[in-house]
Amino acid sequence: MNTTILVVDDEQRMRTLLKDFLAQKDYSVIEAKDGEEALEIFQEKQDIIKLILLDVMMPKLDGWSVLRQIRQTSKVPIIMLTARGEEQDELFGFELGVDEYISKPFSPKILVARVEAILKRTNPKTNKVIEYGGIEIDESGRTVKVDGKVVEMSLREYELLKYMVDNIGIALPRDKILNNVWNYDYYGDSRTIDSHIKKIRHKLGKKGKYIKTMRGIGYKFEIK
Amino acid sequence: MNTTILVVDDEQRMRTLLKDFLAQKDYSVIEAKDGEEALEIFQEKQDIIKLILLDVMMPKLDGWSVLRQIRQTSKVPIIMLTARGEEQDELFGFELGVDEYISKPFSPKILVARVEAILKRTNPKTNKVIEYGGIEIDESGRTVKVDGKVVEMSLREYELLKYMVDNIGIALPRDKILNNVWNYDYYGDSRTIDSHIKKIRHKLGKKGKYIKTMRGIGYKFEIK
DNA sequence: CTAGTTTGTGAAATATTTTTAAAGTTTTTA
DNA sequence: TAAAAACTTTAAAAATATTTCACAAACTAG
Repeated sequence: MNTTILVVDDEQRMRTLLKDFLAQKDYSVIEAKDGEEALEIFQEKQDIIKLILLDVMMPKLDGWSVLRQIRQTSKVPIIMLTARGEEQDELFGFELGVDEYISKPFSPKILVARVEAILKRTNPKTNKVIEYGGIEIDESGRTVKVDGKVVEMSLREYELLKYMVDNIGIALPRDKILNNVWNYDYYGDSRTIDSHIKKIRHKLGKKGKYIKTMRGIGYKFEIK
Repeated sequence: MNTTILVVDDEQRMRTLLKDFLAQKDYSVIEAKDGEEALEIFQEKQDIIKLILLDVMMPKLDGWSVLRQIRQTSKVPIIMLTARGEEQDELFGFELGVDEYISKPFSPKILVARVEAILKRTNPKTNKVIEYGGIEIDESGRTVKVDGKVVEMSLREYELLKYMVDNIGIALPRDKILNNVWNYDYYGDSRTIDSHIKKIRHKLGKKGKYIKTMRGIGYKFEIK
């Protein structure tokens, strides 16, 4: 299946232009003619939309509002289409998670180049899988496999394991783990980490030994 | 140590401007006034340069040539500084691995925002290793290697060794060691240090002799 | 050279930390 | 809303680390 891009712009001409150029590179394009429609469509097709081209100036709901709403639930890459000379807005946008700006008028070739660059860096391979020593973590599916066999993990177990694997080779103090895997304001017994570690080790079977106990500190994930 | 950025531009004014803004965010800046100088400096300081801001239009060797040469040996992130209206060049640059374009004149705030965004996504983490005479201390992993072989150290042993190595060549009195490695309010026998020294020496094997006894004072770590 | 002082060493005594299992809680799900 | 699943807490057991001690060895000053 092709990569799908949502194009949001109030001008019919602009939408068609973008669609044509993207189609040449084999992208599927969905169009929305204003912010409201964009949100509706995104709601419905969140799973297949891999990137959004979003005009800033639109009737009903402008680009910034759409951006803000989408960012509450999704990290889909977004390229903003701006008129020249809107720099102060750019800064504002970066904080909200804009990936790129392209100012109108633009050359369609550049647009396509940037789209490809962004897709490349955000979707290195359709679904990212981390793998160390026979332990696979599929981020998009939130699943863990040990030697190819799926192992069920609860939320905390998954997040704790992933946090350790993301920081492979690094000794993680208990308080750091609490801050990163639990809410920063979690106020409870740090022994609770140990309980989860025990369960994860058990589920990993033999490979549970990759979780090293750092006595007096916390834990560390390490293949060896 | 701070993150170091190489700024390449032929205009003195521009270099100073960039330097000032980056310095505010605690980056160290190295300047180069043309492409040739840039390559020389990069050659020499490849290890510490974490990002390059590269002007396109320069005498002697322009930005594109510098980019191409650097890309043969390094993936360091590069931001190109272009004059407006050089769109066709942009396309060309993406293929060569340009990470970002910023067109002059730009708001310094945006520049800093982009620099931070790029560094964040390309340098997720770094781990520091101290090494003297075949003794390696990996701080992030809290591990010690002797001649490449991991040696298990307990908390106190690790911290005591690290304290001495951090103060290589300095004679450390017992009371200073207690204050720095033990809790400041430790109330116990200072002979405890001796016990740990003994164990560390033993674990370091032949290299245990790098821990010198300073009679009547304390201990000292020294390669010799 | 020798008495006095300081450091090295091994083992015992303490202390601390982690593991484990099981019992409460809370949250989610059907 | 009852049952199931997930999460947290607890407490005893196990593992490991730290401290102390007693004596031997090494060093230093006189």
